[in-house]
Amino acid sequence: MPTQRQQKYEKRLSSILSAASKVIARDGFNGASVRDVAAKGKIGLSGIYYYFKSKDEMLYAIQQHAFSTLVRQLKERLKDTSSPQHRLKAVIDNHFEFFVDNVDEFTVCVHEIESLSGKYFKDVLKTRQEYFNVVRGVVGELHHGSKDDTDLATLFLFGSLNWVYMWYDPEKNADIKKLSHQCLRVFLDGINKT
Amino acid sequence: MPTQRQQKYEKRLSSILSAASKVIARDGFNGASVRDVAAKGKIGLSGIYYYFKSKDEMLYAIQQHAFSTLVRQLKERLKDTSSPQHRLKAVIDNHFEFFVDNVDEFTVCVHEIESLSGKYFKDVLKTRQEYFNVVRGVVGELHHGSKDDTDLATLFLFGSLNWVYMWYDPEKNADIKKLSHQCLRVFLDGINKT
Amino acid sequence: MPTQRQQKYEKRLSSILSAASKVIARDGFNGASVRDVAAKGKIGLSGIYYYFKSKDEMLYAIQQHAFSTLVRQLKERLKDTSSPQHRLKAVIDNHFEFFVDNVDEFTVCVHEIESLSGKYFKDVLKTRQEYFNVVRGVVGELHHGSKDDTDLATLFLFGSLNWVYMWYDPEKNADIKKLSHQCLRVFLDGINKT
Amino acid sequence: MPTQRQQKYEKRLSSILSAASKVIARDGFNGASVRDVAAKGKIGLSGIYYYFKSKDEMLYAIQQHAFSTLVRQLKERLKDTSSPQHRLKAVIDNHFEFFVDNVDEFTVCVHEIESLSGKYFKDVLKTRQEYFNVVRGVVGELHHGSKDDTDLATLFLFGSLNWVYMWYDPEKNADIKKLSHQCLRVFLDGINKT
DNA sequence: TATGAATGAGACTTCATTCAT
DNA sequence: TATGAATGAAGTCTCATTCAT
Repeated sequence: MPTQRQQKYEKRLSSILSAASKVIARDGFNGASVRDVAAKGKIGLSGIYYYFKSKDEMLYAIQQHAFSTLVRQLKERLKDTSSPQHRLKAVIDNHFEFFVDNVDEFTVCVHEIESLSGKYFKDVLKTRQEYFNVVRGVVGELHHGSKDDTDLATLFLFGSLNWVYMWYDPEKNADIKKLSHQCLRVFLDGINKT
Repeated sequence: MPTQRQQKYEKRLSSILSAASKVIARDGFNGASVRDVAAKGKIGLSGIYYYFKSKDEMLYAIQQHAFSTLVRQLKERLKDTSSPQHRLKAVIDNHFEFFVDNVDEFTVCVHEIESLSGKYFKDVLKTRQEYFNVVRGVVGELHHGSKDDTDLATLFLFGSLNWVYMWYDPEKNADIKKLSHQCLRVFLDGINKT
Repeated sequence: MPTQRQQKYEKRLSSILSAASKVIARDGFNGASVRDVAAKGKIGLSGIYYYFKSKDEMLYAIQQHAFSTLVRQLKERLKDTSSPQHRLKAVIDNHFEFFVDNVDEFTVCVHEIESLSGKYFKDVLKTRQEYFNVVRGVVGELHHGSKDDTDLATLFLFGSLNWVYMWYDPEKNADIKKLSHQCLRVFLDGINKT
Repeated sequence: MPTQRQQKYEKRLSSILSAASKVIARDGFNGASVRDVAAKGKIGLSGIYYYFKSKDEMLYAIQQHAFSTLVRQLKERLKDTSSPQHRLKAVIDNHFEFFVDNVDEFTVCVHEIESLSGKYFKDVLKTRQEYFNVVRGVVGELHHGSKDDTDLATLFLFGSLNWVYMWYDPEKNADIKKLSHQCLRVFLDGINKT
């Protein structure tokens, strides 16, 4: 049972993380200043350092949280889905829905993967690899071909899924389901006319 | 006929651009310092400013040159290709081959699109849009569906093509033709069995 | 008769002072952070401020306590000693023994004299001067020469005595009595052969 | 033959070092800010970093230069002096004269020995040890006793010599020769009457 | 054509200290 | 008696850029 103090702490921390995601998504990790994050998070510059040891640790927290959520939710979805096609649909839906619900965190995850280093990088890498493996498993259920070819197919899928943050426009692409659906169509059947 | 002086100038300039691409690809635009570029390009720090008005202009030069080349070469390839399938193959081959031959420039183009602003950004944007339109045209020749759906299919294709810089490993993916071929397969026929 | 509460207070206070001495001796007064002291003293950062108004006051407490002890113990020793040579021996023994028993406090006293200012500095200065005067008196009993020369001799003696914290090695100089004895020899008879 | 540019560079550098010595002697290494040094040296804050990689390197430059000078000048003096007593006098004169001519550098050397670390510390240590060995040699010519006892006598001498920065008053101790002479008296013959 | 010297702005981070609890 | 949370000031250092040469 979390104390009131702990609850307040968690709230503040996640509000800072949210501010950080917004600023980093907009300016890039190197372009974002801790000052800006602090301002957006309504906390003093030095107050940030009560919650994080360093700017790097902040980025780490954002990425690790996002990727964990992504993989956890995907596993949940796959649990009750058996048809390979529906399983691929689950992968795509899950990815795009996470994106739409967490545009900033998603952007930070995709665009700032290499901004981490050392232990932070390795830690996140592990989670990312877990995510990759789950998705690759689903692709493998559908895809004929060598192990290498399936790997490639999975990477192409990830490209399509991740690149979304570069062009997505909430007004133009309001219907996220349509977006998911089209992606599924392309990867299931290709774009060749009949 | 370029004078000897002009030739020397061009050589130096492109050697600096090459150094800049390398450094920016590695450290990101914000993370790369003009000092590092100067060192890598074997020129004094202030020497850089004889060739470029600013760091931004340097990035602009890299991107504009790369995208122009990309689109020019694609048009060249498409000129003599009429089958829609072969035309899509030309798109994919062209993109991946440019990537392999210019890993650093490619990386800078894909990863630092938003690092430019103002006139520089708009200028590059125009070239990028030209490239997009050509590719979209090719996709449209193959793809059934609404205009919006074809746009989406094109964006998914670009995702797969651009994302390559994140995972490409010259040893593991030595055979670039295989890579192109697999991509074509996925986008033509999908990954669904049978 | 001190209450239990008072006793507990005193204990905690002196434990903090001991931690502070250790940290300040190691890192210097400016280099030592209150945070480090708190950690070493097993108390929360803000807990420190229940016992001290400021970091300066902490340093003051260490120095004042050390110098008072030094002078008090010296006076005690001199009370029953009348031969000038034995009195000088008492001075040297007292100084070195205090050092060995309180390496950190001693180091802080010698190295951070100038880190205090204002009232704190003046207060400690008074005690230091008292100590100096007592020692100068003993030197004067032995030393021929003008008042100025005796002052100088005393300062040279203090140099030898204080400098010990820079080179003392508990393993190499285990026999503190030998150390005292040699110092006495040098200052009584010099190092000239015959 | 140094170019004009080199000469100007050297001049500026040594003017900065002089400013740094002054500020560090006054405030301690940790207490001195690079800003203060820059102001005193009439250069912009960031200009300092054209001459030094770091604050540490600045301290290193001061210490290494001072100790090298000290040992070089001592060797020079000893070259033409053969009587052990005169050689000790040379040691003391040399040390005190260097002090009077370079109060700030001397203070920084004595008080901030431990402020260096790593390679910088080791480098200076080597020079300090060379100095110690030369002095120890001179003491050994005069002193009866075991190797350890001679070491101790040398350390006591260094204490007296180094401590001078704590009490020296240019007005009160105007006659530096007298100061040297008294020190020699004490260490040659001791302070015992008769 | 290129460099050495310098700068002002701003980066991340740590500090001593406070205050409500 | 002690702590968790926060702050403003200040610290060291790096940056893109300039200008005389």
